[in-house]
Amino acid sequence: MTEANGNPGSPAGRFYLTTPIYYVNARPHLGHAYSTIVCDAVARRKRALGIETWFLTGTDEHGQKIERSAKLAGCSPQEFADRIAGEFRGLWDRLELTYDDFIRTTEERHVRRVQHLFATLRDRGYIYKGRYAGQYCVSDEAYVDGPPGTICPDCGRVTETVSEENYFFKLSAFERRLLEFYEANPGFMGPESTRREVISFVRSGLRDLSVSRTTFDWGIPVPGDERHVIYVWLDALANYATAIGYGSDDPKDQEKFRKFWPADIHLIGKEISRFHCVYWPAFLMAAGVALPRSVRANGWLLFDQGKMSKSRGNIVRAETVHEVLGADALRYFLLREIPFGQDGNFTFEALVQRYNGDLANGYGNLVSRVVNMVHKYCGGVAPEAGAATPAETTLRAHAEAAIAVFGPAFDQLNFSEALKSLWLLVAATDIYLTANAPWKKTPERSDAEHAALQARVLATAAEAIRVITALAYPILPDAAAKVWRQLGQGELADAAKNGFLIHLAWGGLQPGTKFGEPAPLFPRAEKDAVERMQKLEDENNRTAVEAASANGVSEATIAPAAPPAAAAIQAAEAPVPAPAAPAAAKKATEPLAPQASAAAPAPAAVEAPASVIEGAAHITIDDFAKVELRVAQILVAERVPKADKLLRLEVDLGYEKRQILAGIAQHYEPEKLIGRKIVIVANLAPRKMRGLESNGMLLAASLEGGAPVLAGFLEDVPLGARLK
RNA sequence: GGCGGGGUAGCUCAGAUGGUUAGAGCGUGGGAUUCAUAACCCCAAGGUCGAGAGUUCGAUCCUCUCCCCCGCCA
Repeated sequence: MTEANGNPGSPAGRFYLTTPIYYVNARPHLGHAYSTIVCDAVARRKRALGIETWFLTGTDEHGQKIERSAKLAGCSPQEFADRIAGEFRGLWDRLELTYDDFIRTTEERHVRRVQHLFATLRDRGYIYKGRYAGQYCVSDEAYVDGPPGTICPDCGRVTETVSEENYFFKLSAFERRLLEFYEANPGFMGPESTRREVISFVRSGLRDLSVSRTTFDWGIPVPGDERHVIYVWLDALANYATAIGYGSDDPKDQEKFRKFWPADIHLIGKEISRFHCVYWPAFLMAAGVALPRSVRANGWLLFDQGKMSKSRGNIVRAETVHEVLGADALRYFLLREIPFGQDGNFTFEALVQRYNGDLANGYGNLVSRVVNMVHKYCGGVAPEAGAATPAETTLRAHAEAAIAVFGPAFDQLNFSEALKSLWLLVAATDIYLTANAPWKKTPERSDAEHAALQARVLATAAEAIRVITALAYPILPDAAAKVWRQLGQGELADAAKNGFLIHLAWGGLQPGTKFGEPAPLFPRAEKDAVERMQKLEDENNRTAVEAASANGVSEATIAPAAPPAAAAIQAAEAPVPAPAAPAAAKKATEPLAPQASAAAPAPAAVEAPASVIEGAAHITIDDFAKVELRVAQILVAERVPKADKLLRLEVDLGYEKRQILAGIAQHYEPEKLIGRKIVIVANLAPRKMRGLESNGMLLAASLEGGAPVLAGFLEDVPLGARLK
């Protein structure tokens, strides 16, 4: 079972790890790439350690949202899913990610096996038919507690009263067993914050879970009762098992399942911890299948737009970084900059800084100087080190420390620590070179002595580089392969297949080895790199807006006017849309909605004018046309608990009602606002504040001291009228 | 509202069962150097460790109160 130290690992020399399967409602972005890259790095290291590894990723393609998006795009749900799934797979291929299988939940193999799972759960008495009567949030496809008229706690929209026949899973039966399991397997979920949250969630009591829907068709039919489709989370979670053969009749599949199950790591985004740490284990317990060894949640990538940028989409695509700095740079940044499990800021500036500092000036330059010197002073052949002096002994000790520290840190997913320790060796090697200056012939040394020194120092430095490169390979596969050739070690990909990391130790570089030609690894990024990446994103956003309006692909990818401060995307999209999965469902549709902003400017309306003055930049009529200003009438206004500036408003646009939050509570009595007609920005990206989602922003003049005055009209205007 | 996490140098973060001058990397300033990708090496400046009170010989680290941020509460 899971080791107590939280170090996930299969005892059997086999390793199975998974990414979330990504919901095809939005195009892939850096957040998706993050989770997948982490898994790729882990998979590469495991293979290089001679461990038989299976790395699964894929896409989650069912659910009402896909059905709707497809309709908007004017195609079938399957065609729609095919297209987006193709984009995901294409991106992973361009990034050279080494997944072993890519599962799609619409594949026949998955559909049949999920039905098998459902039938198994039913046969074992854990699924029963019941009737749900209560509140339902149409937007989130989620059931909500409370009396009629209750606001959806997740999206803030008004719920509807429904009564529906459903199949239910006896989740309540697993409360105790889950808690015992967590207790017995402290390494099962991580990081610690996730673990605590999940446990406190289960302790607060589990109720049975509705696991079917009759309100839409785009899903896997319940076997024997095809009016129902299986709850998307049950469908999606099952992928981890179905992809390696669970539920198949084919003996080969069964063998594979026996071989790789249970999974060693389900890597997920932290927002879907509950589904992976509560529902999934419960489903498996109920089905009599072993539980995964660990679930590890990564944090979100936060994008700080900075105040200088004009409204721009806050999405960043992996392609952009790939194009300008290369895939290795992206991999290195994500794993080095962000302590795994925590949220991390992504900025082009930080990326370029890391790239130049660690990769170009650090590792790349070190390789360059040493390989060049070997060619210059040693005829391009690895020299014989000779007897070690204290300087060599010290460097060797650094290298051995790096080997000792890197592996365990990496295997516990502390990539940042692992890399930090490895770069200590880069620095130590630079210092060693400078101290021994093999390029400098001093008068007191004879020619022979000088040649011996050059041989000793360059052999030692090259050996240090060999160690660095071997360890860095899972994170910098492309650069490592180049260096491997420069060191005359042949093809690293082949070495990796042969488990070369198992035997990594100081002293592997054979004297006489012919070095390859020096070639730049990480050319220094010029100062325009940041602008180039920003420009690529801007261009992409522009086309995305156009494309989206034409084909209905998620509004999420459009990224309208970014909120003034930081915005976040979730790192790993939920495998799923979803009924009864409000949080994830919402996030899946709105991956770019600001989630976690340190500077969440609740009163965006109040702040906007100020920033316009500061910015003082001109915009074109096209820019203005992107902003959808409309007349709305306030239906409900109330204070948000614990927020002294924030009012929660429900406004009527004529064609729809929605909730917006405004930071005007200190200047307006909520009661006096009801019925008032105001102007709102109707197409602002949804933003969550104080747990409530704001779908727009009201306009107000900002007076000295920040007091707002709401915009209004002297004549009567119809609701929903657009301001142009 | 309940529970949990957090607020440490310009930036990203580390750390201390409470004890002389609180650390790293990056960035900045100065110096040195030329094998190397204007890189590498050396030195330096920068912090009332969120605010206040308490316990203590002594608190940034413990206690209490408060402020702010974040997450979970199906």
